[in-house]
Amino acid sequence: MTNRHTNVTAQARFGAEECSLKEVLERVGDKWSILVVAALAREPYRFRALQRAIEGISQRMLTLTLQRLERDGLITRTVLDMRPPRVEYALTPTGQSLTVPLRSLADWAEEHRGALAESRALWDSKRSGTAS
Amino acid sequence: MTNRHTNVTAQARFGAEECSLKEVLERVGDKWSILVVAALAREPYRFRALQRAIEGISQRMLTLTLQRLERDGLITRTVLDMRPPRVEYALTPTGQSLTVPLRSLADWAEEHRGALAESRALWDSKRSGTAS
DNA sequence: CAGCATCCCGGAGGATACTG
DNA sequence: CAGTATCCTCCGGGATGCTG
Repeated sequence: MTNRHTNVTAQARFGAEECSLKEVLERVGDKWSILVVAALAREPYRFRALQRAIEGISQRMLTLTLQRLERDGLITRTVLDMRPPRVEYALTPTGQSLTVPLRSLADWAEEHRGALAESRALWDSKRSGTAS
Repeated sequence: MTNRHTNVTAQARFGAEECSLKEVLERVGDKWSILVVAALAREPYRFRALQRAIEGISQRMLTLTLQRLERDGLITRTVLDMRPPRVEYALTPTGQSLTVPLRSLADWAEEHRGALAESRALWDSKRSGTAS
């Protein structure tokens, strides 16, 4: 376990975490999970409301995503028995804590979306202008 | 544009960003992209070295991922012409900036991986113990 | 409303072989 | 070494229909 490169600067220092990062990404790293957590970060939602809030998610994917998140202890599922039946989903403390790094990601996204689009456009134009 | 719920606390405030978040997630939100960026956050890598560093990535996916990241202006591709040929990949400033939110995500992953596994195990055991 | 079961398709992504 | 091209598989995920 001798570290191979000592030029580890402040912003770097990914390393051993990388594997756990990979691990966790395979669980909550998909688009729908993140969007569900982001939605629930605002307020608890019922099933249908959540589906409407998320825009583009299918009923199937919402069900699956919610089940996984509940399984991972990130959200709670509460059945209010009444007619018609209502089920509320909310973040657990762990789920709450995830919203913090998610926020920085969202901020980054907000800040750099323009740059990405620009770079992409540039790259694409270079591509088509291959000749001459 | 009257906001529907005024109980917006500090940690919440996802909202309009959500769409840009979704957008960006579709670009750099996949496992391989994140792992590549994390790797390059340590130091520049050559193609093969990167493939060895990442563990589990196929040659094809590495190529594709690198191309997309370059297209999005997150990494640079530098061809050193020598024999045998060497190509170095490194983060651009924008790419560097992504490592910041990535770090908080990695930290979160590190901190909560145990909790996730635990919750999952619990949930699973409940499942098998459906009866009684 | 909340949710499961089915069918089905497109594309993500691995394995392999070839090139400069 | 650093890729490109091809083939093939698997499963993410949409559409639809049925239950409680």
